[in-house]
Amino acid sequence: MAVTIKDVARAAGVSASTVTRALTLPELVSEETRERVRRTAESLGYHPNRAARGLITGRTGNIGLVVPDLGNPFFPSVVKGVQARAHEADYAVFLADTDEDATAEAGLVRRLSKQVDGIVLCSPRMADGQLRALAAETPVVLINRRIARVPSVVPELGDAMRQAIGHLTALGHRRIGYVAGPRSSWADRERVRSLRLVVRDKAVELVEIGNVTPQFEGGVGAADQVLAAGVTAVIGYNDLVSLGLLNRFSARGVAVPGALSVLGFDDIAPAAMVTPALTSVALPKEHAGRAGVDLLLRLLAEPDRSSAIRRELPTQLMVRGSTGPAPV
Amino acid sequence: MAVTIKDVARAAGVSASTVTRALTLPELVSEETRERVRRTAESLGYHPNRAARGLITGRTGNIGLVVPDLGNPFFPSVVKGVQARAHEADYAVFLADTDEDATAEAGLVRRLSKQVDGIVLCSPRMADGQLRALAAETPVVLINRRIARVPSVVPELGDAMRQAIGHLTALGHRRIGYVAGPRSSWADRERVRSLRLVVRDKAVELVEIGNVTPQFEGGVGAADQVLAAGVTAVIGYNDLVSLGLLNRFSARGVAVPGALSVLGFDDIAPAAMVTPALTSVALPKEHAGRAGVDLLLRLLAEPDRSSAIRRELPTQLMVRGSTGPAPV
DNA sequence: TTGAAAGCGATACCAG
DNA sequence: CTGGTATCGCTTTCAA
Repeated sequence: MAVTIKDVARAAGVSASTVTRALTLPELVSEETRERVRRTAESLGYHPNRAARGLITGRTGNIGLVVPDLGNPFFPSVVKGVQARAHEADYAVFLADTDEDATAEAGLVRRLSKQVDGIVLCSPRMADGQLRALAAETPVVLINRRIARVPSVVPELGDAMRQAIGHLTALGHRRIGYVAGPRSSWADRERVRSLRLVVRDKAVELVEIGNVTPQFEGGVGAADQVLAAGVTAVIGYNDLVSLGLLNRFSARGVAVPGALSVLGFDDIAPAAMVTPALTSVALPKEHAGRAGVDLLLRLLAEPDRSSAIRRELPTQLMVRGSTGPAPV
Repeated sequence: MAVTIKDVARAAGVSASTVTRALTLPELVSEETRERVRRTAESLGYHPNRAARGLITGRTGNIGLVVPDLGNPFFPSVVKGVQARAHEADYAVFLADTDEDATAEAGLVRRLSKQVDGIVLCSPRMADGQLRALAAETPVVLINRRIARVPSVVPELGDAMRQAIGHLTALGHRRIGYVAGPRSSWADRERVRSLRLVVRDKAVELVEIGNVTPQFEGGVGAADQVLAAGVTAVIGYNDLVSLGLLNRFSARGVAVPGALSVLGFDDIAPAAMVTPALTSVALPKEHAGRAGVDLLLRLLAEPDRSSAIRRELPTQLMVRGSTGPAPV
């Protein structure tokens, strides 16, 4: 059996109450007993049972993290950020992967919510209404999704788009394709909106191409349509899609960036591994994870006036080999 | 406040004890009350507080999972497997990423161990002694590491090596390089051992090259040494290293597989995204995660006679574009 | 078949 | 500054 507070109390010749105080409210205890208690606790290898503590304090010291698919390198990065920040704050992390399944998501969240103080939802698939209902009963922070009155962390997408389009137009591209992601995803809707906005007052023609799954295969599948669209540059919904495009272009012998420039979003690790390397707009990942936890902690500290917290994190264009001057 | 067992008891007109029984030991309760209790519990949206339950039963319903680096796509796959299997068994998963830090690992594990029933340690960096000590006080399952008397899940590495070398020799390669991973890692020692064994009775010369970090950069950094070694094929410690090799070879204009064949281990997703795609021996990932949880559950069910459980999971060579006939 | 009471480990409150 | 006691939500004897 593990060593409990009673063991420490007995060994130190004090009551359990005093042990608690010595360990968590040092100023309420004489220096002498405090030190004695601490030493005995140390020597016995005592660590408070967090579950028991949570029972009475109402705080578990855990946070929940829900991600749609660890298979996309974007999410492990976010998880790392959440992990790191949570541990700094002495919180442990419950992880759940929903496998892109919006239905499972709700159930998982429900189950988690009992054992955590709050939940970080990463790119949730859930419907607006459900999400808002959930936020009403449990502290929730959204990553990569924005909903009125729910705290969230999102990238500065307008900026990201300006960088992307600015880069391509500077290279002379005037007819640019966009391979759209899942129609149901907030991120895709935002990207499209933002893209149209940025393109409006430039002499640029935007060609939107089908909706694909946000994966490598999605890009591979859309590549031929892109070629048929007669664009000189193409932007993928995310890096996975863009890597799929690159792969298929290479297979078809299309020169990148000679004949066609390719750009993605996220800046996941594989983007820098392929040849030519993929130019990508880096969206916050670890940073987003950390910020998400920060928001959650603040929310836990002052539940009332912080429900409207929203953070926009900066993005950064990473220029690599897959983009170049438009062919003449 | 959440709905507790008392709320259900009151609403159903029975005692708390009866509610517990109706829900967890149905045969001890008359069918009539059982149904009534269940219905009220349902309608009130009651879910037992697992922390409180754990306090008395000594079971938390949680398992811990420790991985060295979510940045390597290998580990998110394992995590997915653990997740999936754990949820099937109604367990929740605590995740910790140690950032390849062996010191942090021990601390993290200690903290976890208080709130979980057992721990799955993925490719632990920890020293043998520490690991065995840990296993003595907490149920532990090792993934990708083998230690006497500690349950573990490992790949059939001998087989993996035979497939790798068999493939390359069939293609005519006689002088093969191996770019070694971290000297401190069990996986690398095993790979080397296995490799030497397989090579012994073949007419193959093995050239071992430096120790590198198990990452893309490690491969990039070792590539020039590989070229200088005058081999016709090279095997990287893992796919990340091999992808680094490919990348640098491409930058130096070395034709793959024309001048040099490249092979890796793991079969992570990016291996199929690059051009030429990386030939790789697929090691169990999700499968390993699932198996790890299975072992842990068995260990929890019958602590005594299962301490020697060990599972070896099959591997599979994935032939892709990065390997071809040896140059003449 | 059911209820009352004890207790898991820790903390909060109230006396002293 | 310290100890005793109630309590968190639940399960498990022990009686009835």
